[in-house]
Amino acid sequence: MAASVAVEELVNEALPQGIRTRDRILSTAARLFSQKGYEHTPLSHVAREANVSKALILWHFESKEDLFRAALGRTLEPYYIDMGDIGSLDEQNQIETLIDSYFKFVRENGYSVRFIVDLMVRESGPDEVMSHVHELYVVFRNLLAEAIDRGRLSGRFRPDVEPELDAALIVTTLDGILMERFLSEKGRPTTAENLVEHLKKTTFLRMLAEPAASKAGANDVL
Amino acid sequence: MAASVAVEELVNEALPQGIRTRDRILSTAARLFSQKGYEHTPLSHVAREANVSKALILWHFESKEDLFRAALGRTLEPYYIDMGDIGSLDEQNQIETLIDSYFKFVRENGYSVRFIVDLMVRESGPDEVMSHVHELYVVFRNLLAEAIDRGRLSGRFRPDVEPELDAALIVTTLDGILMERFLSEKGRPTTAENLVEHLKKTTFLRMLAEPAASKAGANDVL
DNA sequence: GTCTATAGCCCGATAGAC
DNA sequence: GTCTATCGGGCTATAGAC
Repeated sequence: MAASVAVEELVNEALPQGIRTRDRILSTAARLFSQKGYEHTPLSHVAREANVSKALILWHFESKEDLFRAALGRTLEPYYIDMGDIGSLDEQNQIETLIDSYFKFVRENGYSVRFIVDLMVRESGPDEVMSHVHELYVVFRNLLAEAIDRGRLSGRFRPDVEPELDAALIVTTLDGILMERFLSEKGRPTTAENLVEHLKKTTFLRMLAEPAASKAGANDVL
Repeated sequence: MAASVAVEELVNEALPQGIRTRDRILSTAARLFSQKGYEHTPLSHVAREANVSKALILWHFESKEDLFRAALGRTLEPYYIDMGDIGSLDEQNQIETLIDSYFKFVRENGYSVRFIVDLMVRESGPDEVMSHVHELYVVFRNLLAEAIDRGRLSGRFRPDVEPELDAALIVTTLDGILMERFLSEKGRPTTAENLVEHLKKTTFLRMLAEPAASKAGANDVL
């Protein structure tokens, strides 16, 4: 689950003209579909923004839907989880790192995340894409669950944490925070950040084991 | 914020033909828009399902968008919060009741909830409707926050709970559970229920004050 | 590979008879 | 109020020149 994308951007000048044009069409389509949705993005619009004719698009791609699937593939390219050297952290920091990287990803990929959520809600995405998204979801949840379980076994977390359920609830809350961004008024910029911090705080308030020799009420104060 | 809908269904046979037809168009449109979305529901389809001609729809409603707004109004009718005699419960039960009623509502209004979420994600809903939804959201969050604050003041909850933030986080998690229903595989029927129960359990595990005379580690066991 | 031109379809909306 | 018939526009997709 380490970094595995990138590359490819730097070798463009070595590619034949046809491929470059195809590529420009693809990224233009990905951007426009993400911004305005499939229905509201006629081929003529993609053609204009990519500086090609409609007909050329349909020479490269069999149909508008074919272009759509190809663009979706491109949209999903950055969806990987970069965990770097997570192993060197204690369990609490592992979990915080996971939460932060989820949130960072959502923040930095607003358009395509909105695109994917739209497809989920309408159940209209190609199966391959939806199962890709679902797989990422499961991988992330399992990373969380494993970190929680390690914390439980090492005694840093309470013995009654339930790794699977707790991980699922954290992911679900993160999804809710993601949705919050779609509902909130425009004038409230940082609510999502506040919620993420509060999620972390309350999660550990509940999961961390009490210091062995503590007295009752030891954490009554903030 | 009490019950105020119903009625109206039983008096249909007393209405003139034109109104009944208009009504049939409206409910048919509401159903189809919810199921397949605005773009994928041509007037011809609504006409066929409602057993009228396209032209008749456009005699009753100025345009397709006008029909859409009217149908949205109908969709939103059941969106109210029925809190009945919540005052007679203790704070924990008040919160559980609020959570349950939120979840019960989304479970029973799948189509229209999906419809509204779709509009939110695409930011394409009429402003009036979106602000109506937002208002309900705020009302619900405030009910939660007030219950939490009462629990804090009465000493049943820990003194360091943060009513606004905790309420916002609970609502957000409920939104995430709602989204979960759109992503989950078909074969996993009750995950949402499990998550709601786990949300309640962990929320109170964290918010409830320890019994005054407890010793350290009193809740180490399940 | 890339273009212009256009065929062919579907949709929302209008006209007008009943 | 309800219908049939049709218009005008925008869209995907194809044909064919370069």
